[in-house]
Amino acid sequence: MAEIPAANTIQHNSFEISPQEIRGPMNLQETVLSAQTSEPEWVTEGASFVDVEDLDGTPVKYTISQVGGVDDFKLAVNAISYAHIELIGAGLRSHLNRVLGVSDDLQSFYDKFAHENEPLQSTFAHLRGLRLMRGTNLYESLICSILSQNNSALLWNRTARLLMRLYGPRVNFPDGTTSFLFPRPEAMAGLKPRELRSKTSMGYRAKPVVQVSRLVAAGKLQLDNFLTWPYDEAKEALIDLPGVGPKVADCFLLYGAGRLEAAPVDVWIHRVVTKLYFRGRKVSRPKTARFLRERFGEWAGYAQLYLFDFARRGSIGKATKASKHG
DNA sequence: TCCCAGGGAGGAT
DNA sequence: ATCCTCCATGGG
Repeated sequence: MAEIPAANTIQHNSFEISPQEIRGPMNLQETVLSAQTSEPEWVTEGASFVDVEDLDGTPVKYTISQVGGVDDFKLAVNAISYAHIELIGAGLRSHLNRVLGVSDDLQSFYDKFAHENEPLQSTFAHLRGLRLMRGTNLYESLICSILSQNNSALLWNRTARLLMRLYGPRVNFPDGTTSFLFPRPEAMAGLKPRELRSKTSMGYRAKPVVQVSRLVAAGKLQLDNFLTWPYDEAKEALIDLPGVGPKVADCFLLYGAGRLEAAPVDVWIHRVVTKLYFRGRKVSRPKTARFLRERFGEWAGYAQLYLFDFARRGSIGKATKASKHG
């Protein structure tokens, strides 16, 4: 029987993040809901978002919402934890700063590509304040990136949540709620792919998921290497992993490891880049990736993020049978 | 029933 | 290098 804490032990820890702490505009809704991250999307609760994190061994559940506009705002954070605010406040702040990319100098990004012959600038007005979300756990990011291949965001998010509930550490909060963190690699390494497949509907991705988990659990794959290795070297090593190709590798590097020079090329990016930058001429995916990195450099990841949203909004549209057959 | 989903692996050309 | 085809599973 779990202990029910007395109500007066509940710690409601509120604080704000001010515009002075953020470089340039911020649009929290666009940022969270742009279907980017390599980890399950935050839960929407009214105008707020809810997330659960393990901060150095201390589980914290928090809500975050934006008050005000894109340029004149504050971010309101309310944390629930058994730990006192003095213990987790600073950790949660730095966590959010990293996850939300508050130190990315968005205005300089806009200024740098504001010229007339740059198609990307047409997205800046509408997407102003859209920031690139980083993952919080390299293993989780890599597994989720593998789950996302040839899958919909809806389905891989559902599968990831299921993995958490089935194999992840259970954490309790003083408000009486329970959550599950993402499984540790050791918990996944012992599974049989067929068993995993039947329980989570992840299909053929179960095999590489288990294989990668075993490598991490055995210490044969050090994921923090990808934070510092040169881009080309990191990508090569990732592609050697089962279930990891060029797109998943770049996804992990960008969203998981926060490598802004990575630009994942999926069907949507391939379409939009082909149309906007190559006049519809056939260009391979590897060439598309190289093009993005050469044109946008340290902002390649951001360019990809803005182009992705632009494409998904219907400005480009799906390939139809008519267009496929000429 | 069909096509598609933020692709990857293995093979043939 | 570039182009097939198959791969599990669920949604529209």
